[in-house]
Amino acid sequence: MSFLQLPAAELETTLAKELARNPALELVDELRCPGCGKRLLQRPCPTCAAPSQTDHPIVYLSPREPRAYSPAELETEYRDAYAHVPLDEYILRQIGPQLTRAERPMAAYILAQLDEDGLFAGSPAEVAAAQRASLSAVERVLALIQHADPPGVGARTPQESLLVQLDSLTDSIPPAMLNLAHAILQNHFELLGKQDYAQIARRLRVPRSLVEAAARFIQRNLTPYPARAFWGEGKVPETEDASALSDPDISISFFNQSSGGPLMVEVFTPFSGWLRVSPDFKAALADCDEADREKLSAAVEQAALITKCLQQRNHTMRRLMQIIAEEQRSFILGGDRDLRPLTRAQVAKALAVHESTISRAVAGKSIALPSGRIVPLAKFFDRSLSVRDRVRRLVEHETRPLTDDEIAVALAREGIHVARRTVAKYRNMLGILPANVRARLAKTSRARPASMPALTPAS
DNA sequence: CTATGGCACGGATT
DNA sequence: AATCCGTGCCATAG
Repeated sequence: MSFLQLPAAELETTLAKELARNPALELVDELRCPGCGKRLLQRPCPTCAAPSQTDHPIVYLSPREPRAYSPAELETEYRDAYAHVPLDEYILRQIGPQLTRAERPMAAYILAQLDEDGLFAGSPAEVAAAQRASLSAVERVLALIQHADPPGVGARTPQESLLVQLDSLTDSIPPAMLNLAHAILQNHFELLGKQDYAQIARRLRVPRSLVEAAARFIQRNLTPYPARAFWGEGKVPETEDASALSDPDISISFFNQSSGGPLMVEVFTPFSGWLRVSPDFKAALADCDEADREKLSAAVEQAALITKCLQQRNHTMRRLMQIIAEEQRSFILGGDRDLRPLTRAQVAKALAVHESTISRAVAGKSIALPSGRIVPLAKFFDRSLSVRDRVRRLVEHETRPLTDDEIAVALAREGIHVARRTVAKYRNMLGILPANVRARLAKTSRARPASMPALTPAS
């Protein structure tokens, strides 16, 4: 009965359906700002009216209009635009320019045979025969496909796919890790599947912890089913990326683009107008057949309920964002490290509503920050985000690999007291390897140890 | 002996 | 009521 838990996109379809079905429901499109002509759901117009002298954020409702996207958003926007395109077509668009006229049907033929995971079940020889092309030509096309966007797509086996994906990461991971992961995937794939790390370690003559680190890396960053990560529907339901791809439900920007000023929060609503019970319909109710009256008044009742629910949703969302924008201003302007611990319960208390109300309001929503980043609204309630960010920074700036204990001590100096065990958990979440492994990696990837200055100061 | 990960417990949060 | 989170204890690798 309540619309609160629905993100704007779903609310839009729900309301559109109701609007079509119920004649008593009417969409009024008449509120426009006399100053700027912008459509408004609420006065005063936040763009034209002077902001209050305080720093308080201005929260208002805004119709979902096409937004101007910052460069940072363009990439996700691109993904989104193509999200509904079938995989084969998506790939064909990328490699199309590099294909000759003769290669085009070959590519289409191959792409049609990709299974739902993005793997290619057929053999190049078979394709060559069917297309009356040379084997080398087929392989050239296949290679092009394999280097197209969902990395690893078009590989014949999960193993091959993983190797291709690994290659695409060459520049962003330490060479030692790259080599190790490559060796494991190439030569010990079955053992990896069985998680027999000890055996792999023995054969490669590498410490077991390193093998485990590499296995974790593979598990975290590569997928045997390349198409799923990008196209799988519902299989990866609640990742941060999933919500980041869609349009936000809320946007925070600077009032009048003047950075440093008050914040402007827009809660998007599906329509540029407002819903009400049609007065004409109500008038018609007065003089109509007795038989129809029952049905018509039911429709009116239903329509009234919907407008009420919608108002309630808007009201709650605005009050919620008011609190968040005030409380987390520094996080909105700064970065992860500035997030203050804030619980749904606190907000519920401040707004005098039930906790579950806040949970519903936050669930599934995403928000665009002034920086252009789109993040889940739930991020404002992440208790440990700022601490994790500090851990990341500490490791990034370390001169020698810090152990979890040392990190814990360093954090304590910043006034954050967490147990060593907790640091380990955060480190894992961040995908940072243990200190001893980092030390090893640094050592083995160093070309010549001699070129390295002594880094342990005599004490 | 030290550093780290797994398990599980209790308290907070949803 | 179910889930999440920080933490202590213990086993294990190096």
